[in-house]
Amino acid sequence: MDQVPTRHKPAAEAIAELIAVLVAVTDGEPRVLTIDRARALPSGPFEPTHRSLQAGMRSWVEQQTHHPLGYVEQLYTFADRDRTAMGQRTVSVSYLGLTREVRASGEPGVGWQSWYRYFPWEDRRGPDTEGVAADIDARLRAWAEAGVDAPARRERLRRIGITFGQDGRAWNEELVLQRYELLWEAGLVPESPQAANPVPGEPMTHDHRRILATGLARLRAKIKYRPVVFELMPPRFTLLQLQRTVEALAGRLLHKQNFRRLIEQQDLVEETGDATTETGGRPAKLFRFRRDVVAERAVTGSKLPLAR
Amino acid sequence: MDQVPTRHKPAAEAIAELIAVLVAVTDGEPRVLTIDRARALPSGPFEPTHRSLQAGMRSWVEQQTHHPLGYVEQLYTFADRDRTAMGQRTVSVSYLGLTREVRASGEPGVGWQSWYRYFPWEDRRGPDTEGVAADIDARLRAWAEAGVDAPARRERLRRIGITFGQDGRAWNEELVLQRYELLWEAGLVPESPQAANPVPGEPMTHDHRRILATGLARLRAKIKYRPVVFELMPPRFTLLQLQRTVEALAGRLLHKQNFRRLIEQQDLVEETGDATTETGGRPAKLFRFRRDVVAERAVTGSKLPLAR
DNA sequence: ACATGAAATGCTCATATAGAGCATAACGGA
DNA sequence: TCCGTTATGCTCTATATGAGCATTTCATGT
Repeated sequence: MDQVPTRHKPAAEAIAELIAVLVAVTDGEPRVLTIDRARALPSGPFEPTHRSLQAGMRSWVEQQTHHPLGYVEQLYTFADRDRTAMGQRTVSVSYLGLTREVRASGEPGVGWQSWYRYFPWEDRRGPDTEGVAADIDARLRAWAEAGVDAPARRERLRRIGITFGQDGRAWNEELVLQRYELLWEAGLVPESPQAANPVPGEPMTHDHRRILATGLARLRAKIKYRPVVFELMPPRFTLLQLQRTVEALAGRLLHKQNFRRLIEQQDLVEETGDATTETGGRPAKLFRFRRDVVAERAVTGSKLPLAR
Repeated sequence: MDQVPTRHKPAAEAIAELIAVLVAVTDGEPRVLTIDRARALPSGPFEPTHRSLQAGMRSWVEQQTHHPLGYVEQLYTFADRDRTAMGQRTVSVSYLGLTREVRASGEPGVGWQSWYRYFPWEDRRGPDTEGVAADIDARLRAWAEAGVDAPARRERLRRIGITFGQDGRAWNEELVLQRYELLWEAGLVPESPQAANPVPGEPMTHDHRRILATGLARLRAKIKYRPVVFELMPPRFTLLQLQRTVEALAGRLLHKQNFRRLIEQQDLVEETGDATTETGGRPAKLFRFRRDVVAERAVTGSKLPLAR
């Protein structure tokens, strides 16, 4: 009767790998922790001694970089088709972690890199940054022109328009992965099969740049509805420092007064009572994050027109 | 120099398992597709023949339930500590899928179950449903009283208050997983180690009920910012039918007029021109989902005070 | 033909939120 | 003391959200 089993075949074996996207923001630059001289993300196999996937990931980061890590969440899991050892598949489980940068790891090949080193087109702060986009856009259009038929060409142009915010559409900073994938398909990144004359931006080992893109996308989306930025801040900070951090992550400039209003009305911070003159100009009040408030209300915007 | 390797130990082996949470809404009831006579979710090992994790999952669902599945997204990956064959770990990758229920699978043990069968306390539609909550609440409080010391007891009460919306706090339908975990810790579900006199709600094999809870939580959160409900709707539907579907998922009643306004202002639907009298009362216009619109704007609420 | 019950729709009002700027305050340094 | 710079306060407008009241339009029973 209930003989539909959960498994009926001899279980195939696989290798589970753990990969970490560790993020920090220092001097207004978003950074990612890398090994192998900026070519790879910390990673290693999931082993029987690991108590959990996350514990295993923490262990590898610790071992490879000696860097402490705080807030961590799971990112995505995928089976890399390119890495198929005979009969065995590699299943990669990636994690996103947020910390504050600690200098002096001393490990060879380990370091913090600006993530815009890998995705220059994702930095839209400053007015001149549109130049990068214009160049990429031109080359993407050339790729679109090369589509097999008219509908295919139209579809390509539509995707370019949406992901890169052309044709009157607004730039959406969350579409990091979609943009990377579009460039990959267009053969404009070195790791693409039909790569030729790639756009600026360094590649990474295996699919690590893709995983990094996934991490950025997740983080850019998350800062909008969860107070995770504070994981990247020192204990005390000014509102402008907080703003600069968000801007670094989002890759966009924010309206100062409205940003303050947003932060203050949410009651996420409280004044320490001190101020700092280190920022130049009028001294800025120092704030601290109110963890207690976050624990209280499980912040989730309703968005549904509830009855009663 | 760059000898920090991605892997330096002989890779440990693991078994990768795929699990599917398949959801449909029929007759105003949210349902989940089960095998093993409502005790388990469709699942099976990831095999070398599978082209990708998702493809493998689709293959298992097809094989075990013969049910077609449409929209699919990855849910979560975890290593079940309880299922450790010697030296081997099981890594489970779960997926959430949305479809419309198709009758007559004919497979023994396979069927659609209301998900409130497993989580009765999650259904807050209708005024009398508070009774279930009151009972659970009383027993949770008893558990809180049994805390080792005063701070522990206070902390337990605080968690109960937040997750179950007590003490003046609002009920947050997204906290499905937190509520389940709280009940688990309190020993109020059969699968808990120190289970005794569990609350209503059927358990499932292994950690499948936990995975189901993860799926519900994700779906309840997602319907608020992505138009995924339409994956559950027939090609043509009335606004009330749409509302009932959302209510089924959210487990809460919505304000009718405001719901319409919300849907209509978002331009996600268009009139078919027809109407139906089958609903009783004044005939309702029939609508269809505008997939084209969704493709156009990669809907993501801004929430950041952008400059310019 | 007419009264009723059940929905479907239309609209209004008060209260938040979000987008853009103008104006003022408070320091360090020229 | 004047200036450049950054911090803060406030205002105004446009939109979105929460709650209801009022009409319309069918099917049915009398």
